[in-house]
Amino acid sequence: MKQEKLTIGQFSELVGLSTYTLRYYENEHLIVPKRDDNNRRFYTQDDVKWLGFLLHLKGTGMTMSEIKTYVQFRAQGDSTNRKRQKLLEEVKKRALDQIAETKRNLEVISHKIDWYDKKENAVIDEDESFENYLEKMKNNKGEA
Amino acid sequence: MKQEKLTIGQFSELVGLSTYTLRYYENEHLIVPKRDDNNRRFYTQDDVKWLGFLLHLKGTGMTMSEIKTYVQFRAQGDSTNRKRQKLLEEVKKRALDQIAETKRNLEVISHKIDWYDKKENAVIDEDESFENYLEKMKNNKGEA
DNA sequence: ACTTGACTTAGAGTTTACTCTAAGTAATAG
DNA sequence: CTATTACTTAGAGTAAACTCTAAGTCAAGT
Repeated sequence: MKQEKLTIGQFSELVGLSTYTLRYYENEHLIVPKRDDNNRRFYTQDDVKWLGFLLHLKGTGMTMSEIKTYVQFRAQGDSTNRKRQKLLEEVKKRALDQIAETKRNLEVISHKIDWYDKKENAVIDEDESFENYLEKMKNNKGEA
Repeated sequence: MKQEKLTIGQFSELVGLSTYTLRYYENEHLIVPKRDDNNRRFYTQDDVKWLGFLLHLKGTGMTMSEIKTYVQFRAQGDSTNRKRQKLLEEVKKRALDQIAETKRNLEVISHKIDWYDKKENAVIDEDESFENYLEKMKNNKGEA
């Protein structure tokens, strides 16, 4: 049931990007489909795979500009494998750092959520400031 | 050593936001410092605390607009505690979902990084496609 | 014939969150 | 006296990543 060639409309549906965006990406050389006899774009299974990967790249916070760099390396063949790997490693590191930071921020937010609960139920003193509460919680790490 | 009142310049230094940004935030009612006799802004320890928390909110992906909503609730006093809590819970959920998705994307990227390694060292066949390799890895989850 | 979907170039519009400039005023420190 | 720092309004500029419109062409399907 998998078709060899997809029109831009079909491909758009399949991958969840508008035709506008696909042409925009093409302008940016991120994905360049072949053309048929009437100059119409057609997308192949390779394009499906590549776009899937591209979305994974985007999903880790890689910018268009970085993806362009990756695409350029790709066009230069296997000799750029190390460069591509390095680029991905940087992106991975950045994403992990970003996750770690978000988690640190989430900890504070989570404590604030708890704090609202405790205020609600008068578990903590009416005058207890969140900052004070937060300090206590940080010191209590790992305990009951 | 902690000063009671900070000028916008001192506060800017302390919190790492430009004076432009601070005035912009003030315009948006995100943080509204008091004024001295000469109509100059001064920031107190409370402002320092609030901005710290605001940055935690930002750091979990909360938009300006959502923070505005939170600020409005805050201005209405304790009666809005539940609303604020709910808002934070939504933000938390979204952030955790976002982290989970990024991690899924990172898995693919990590496999690609490994794949470059193995290509480099001829551990996998020259003609092995990444998609194929990725499938294998996914099926091997949990195994050696 | 007509609708549909594709094509082109070129450029305008959108969103978020700043970032900066202009132009003029005012208080404080050296 | 002058440099620094702050104040105001109003609006322009920036960056990223789209998103859409205009205006006209073209080929295939019903």
